[in-house]
Amino acid sequence: MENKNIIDLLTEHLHISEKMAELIKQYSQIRTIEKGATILKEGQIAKECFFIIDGCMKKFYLVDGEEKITKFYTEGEVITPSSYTDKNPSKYYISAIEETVVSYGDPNSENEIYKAHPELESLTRKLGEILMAKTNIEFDDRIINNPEERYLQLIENRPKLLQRIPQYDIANYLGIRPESLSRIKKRLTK
Amino acid sequence: MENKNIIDLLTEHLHISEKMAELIKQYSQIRTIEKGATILKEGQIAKECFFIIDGCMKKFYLVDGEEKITKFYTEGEVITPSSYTDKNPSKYYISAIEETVVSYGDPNSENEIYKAHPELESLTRKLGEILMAKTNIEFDDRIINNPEERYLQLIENRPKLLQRIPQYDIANYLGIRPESLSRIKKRLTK
DNA sequence: ATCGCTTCTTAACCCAAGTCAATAAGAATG
DNA sequence: CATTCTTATTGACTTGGGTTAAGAAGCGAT
Repeated sequence: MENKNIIDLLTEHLHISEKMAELIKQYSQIRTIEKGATILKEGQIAKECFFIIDGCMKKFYLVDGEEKITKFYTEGEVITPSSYTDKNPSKYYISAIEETVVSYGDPNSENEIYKAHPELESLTRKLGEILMAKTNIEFDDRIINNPEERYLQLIENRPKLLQRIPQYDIANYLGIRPESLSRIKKRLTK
Repeated sequence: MENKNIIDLLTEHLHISEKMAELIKQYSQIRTIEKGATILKEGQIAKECFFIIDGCMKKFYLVDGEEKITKFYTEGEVITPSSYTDKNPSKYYISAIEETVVSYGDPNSENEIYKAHPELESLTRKLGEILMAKTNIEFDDRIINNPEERYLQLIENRPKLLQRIPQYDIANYLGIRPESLSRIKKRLTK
């Protein structure tokens, strides 16, 4: 399970010097979240932010007892809950779809690291901008395309996701019921 | 048309000291955008950001010749096109629904002002956070609620918008056709 | 293997939105 | 005030997703 590592994942997004790599390795705190575990609930204020090393998590709202999934997080993605930043109660949940290995940070350790090594700040800021741009594209996609189009894009852009995540979670993410996803797949085979 | 002013609009969001108010008044550049004018097109890189003093603008994508409106901006709202920040070609358009009075800024004047008065930076950062939180709520709303529910919320939260914006733009924003909005209204009168 | 549990598919029926077309109501122009 | 253009509504019909319920397939545990 621990064959993947932070540095490789980060270098997919941006260049990282030897020194930086050493720093990151030195400071990173790792832990494993078991399958199905919920790390943030509605009403709570997140005390940690996460970087996914291996596994998969989902962000969802609970409306009339129904999950509404708005995002999947996989290897190399960062989870910074809005409540971690603004200290207001969270409106959504975050839980693990698979057993997930994460590197995590809290405000205290963040401050400590940045004080000791201010050169890390520009790196995280850059990463933040890159991921923010990706998030915006995903949101726009949701508005512009219908479920069938979005399913086809998922096949294109994140084929691995379809293998590892149950159909009902995929359907939920697409904004439809599992039955409808079945019908879409049937339609597409023709 | 020029009876509204920046300071009053800003104080609706956050507290502004006398000194700050003077600074803002002194530096603000104002201009009027005529009804129907497009200030940002797909492929362009925005050279300015805007603060709406009076009027209304819309942000939309053009997909197969069809507009897809994702946001209305009205008095007191800030428009910071993503291309203004990241210098990548814009994927969307921004145009005026009504004749609109704006205060505007560009990177040069921004830098100049912040150099002269660094105390303004924390104010704009705070405003940015507040508006980002609002934007996220609007996006979530779009995912969680259906068109009828979103129309009812519009009546609740932005009643003035319905009076001043044509039905077909409202329908577009709700993600449906004008005919469907007509039917929703008819359904609701019962 | 078998039992139970979860996940996925299929079918029948309903309903909301899309489409197309016609009409009505307003606004702007001459 | 008549004409034209734009905007809003209505009706008939199609389409795609929701709902309910039933079965099929996959998988783990004993």
